[in-house]
Order: sequence, then C-alpha cells, then structure tokens
Amino acid sequence: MSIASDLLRGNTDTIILASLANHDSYGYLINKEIMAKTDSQMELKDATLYSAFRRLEKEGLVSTYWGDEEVGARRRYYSITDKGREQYEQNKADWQKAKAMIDSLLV
Amino acid sequence: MSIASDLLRGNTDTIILASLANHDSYGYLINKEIMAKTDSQMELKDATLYSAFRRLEKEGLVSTYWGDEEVGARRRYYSITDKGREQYEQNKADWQKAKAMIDSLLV
DNA sequence: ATAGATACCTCGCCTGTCAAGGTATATTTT
DNA sequence: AAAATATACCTTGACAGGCGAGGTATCTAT
Repeated sequence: MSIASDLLRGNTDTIILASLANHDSYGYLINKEIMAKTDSQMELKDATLYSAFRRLEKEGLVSTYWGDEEVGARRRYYSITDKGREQYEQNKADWQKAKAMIDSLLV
Repeated sequence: MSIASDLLRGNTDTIILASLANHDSYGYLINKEIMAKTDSQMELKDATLYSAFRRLEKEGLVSTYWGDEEVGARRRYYSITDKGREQYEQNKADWQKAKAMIDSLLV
C-alpha cells in the first residue's frame, strides 16, 4: 500500500458504506474492488476491514447474513441499512468539508 | 470543533509544517492561525499540538528556540528545517493522492 | 481581587490500524 | 498425489496519534 493509513483513517467506514450502497457485498470482495478501483494503491487490511464491520454492525449501519454458497468458502454478506445510508451521506459531507479545510491550510 | 479528528489525523504534522513554512512560530499562535483560517471549525488541541512538536523535533523536521520576550509568557519558537521542507512537499503530494483516491471511491 | 487571555507542559485513556496467527474449501501446478 | 495458490472468514495483542484533564506562570481588564 502506498497510501499512509493515517490519511485513510476516518474514511474506512465511509468507503465500506460506499461499496455497500451499490449492492450487498462481502469482505473479500469489497477489498478486491477497492484494490481494483485504486490500481492496488489502496488496500484495507483484513483485520482493519473486519473490525470496521463489527463497528458498523454495532452502530446499526449495516446488517449481515450468510450467503448460501453450495461450493467454495462461505461468505458473510453485508447490507447497508437506512441508517447506514443516512450516515453515509453525512460522512461524505464531512469529508468534503474536511478536505476543503485542509486544502486551505496547505498553501 | 466540528471536524472529526480522524479525518484530520495524518494531516496534523503537515498543517504545522505548512504554518512554519511561512515563518517561525510558536504553539499558541499556530493554533490561533488555524482557527482564524478555518473560522474556528478546526482546532488542534493543546496536547495534540505539543505531542506533534515532539515528534517533528525528534525527526529533525523542525528546530526550536526560546523567544526573548521581556514581558508576557515565554514562547518556544519553532523553525522548519530543510528536511522539514522536503517532508512538507512530500506530505502535500501524498495528500493530493490520497484525496483523489478517496474521492474516487465515494461515488 | 478576580477573571480571562496568553503561553507552556505531562499523564493516561481511547480508538483505529495492522502484523501475526489461525481455520476451511476449491483450483491449479508440479 | 502433493504442494501451492486463491478464496473466504476470524481473533489477539501491540502500537501510535488524539485529547481530556490536570498542572504552571505571566499579564491585562474589570
């Protein structure tokens, strides 16, 4: 990974919610999609991802269910809740604001 | 403060270096300037600021000296080093990159 | 006198990241 | 047939940065 994780911090949950806003997904796939979209420059580490899921679940922003794969490894799917969508919009707004503010300080 | 500190994290050092890139300064003033520039929406907490100074000093990115105030509270001034300027440019580049990447993920 | 602004500092908690370890199944290579 | 790789999940414990809470000292305004 070439992006310092401290620059990512605070956006992890939002990035996961963004992914789930399109369609239900599961950990492994979310990570693959992020890597694909960023040309492997950004990656959510396993442990980071799963601890984020626990957090999001606890806050009621996502719900979860096991996939019914009949072959291959089992998958735990995540689904964004209404509350999750609201939070996602809020997070995006916060990010826009933070971005503008940081930019204004780095002349 | 209205900006989540996790969105700020990773930029704290860069913001301080940005301030010092213009002119030598001291903790209290740096904070005041940040608040002025961001309409008090962003603030570096005392403890955050001073722990950042220790870090920057340790890494040789800033040097420090006591002001010669004859009245008022003493001031510890900080000066950015050449290495600090290099790091600052690097940090800004990293930020531009991270920003673009996060934006691309939040559709 | 008291309050508030200026100016510095430390200690210890909290939270998010992640290295390191683990489990299990399916496919591909040797 | 065995080994390697990919898929897919998980936990534990260490670490680092932010910051609440506490402290010190000086000057100014009420």
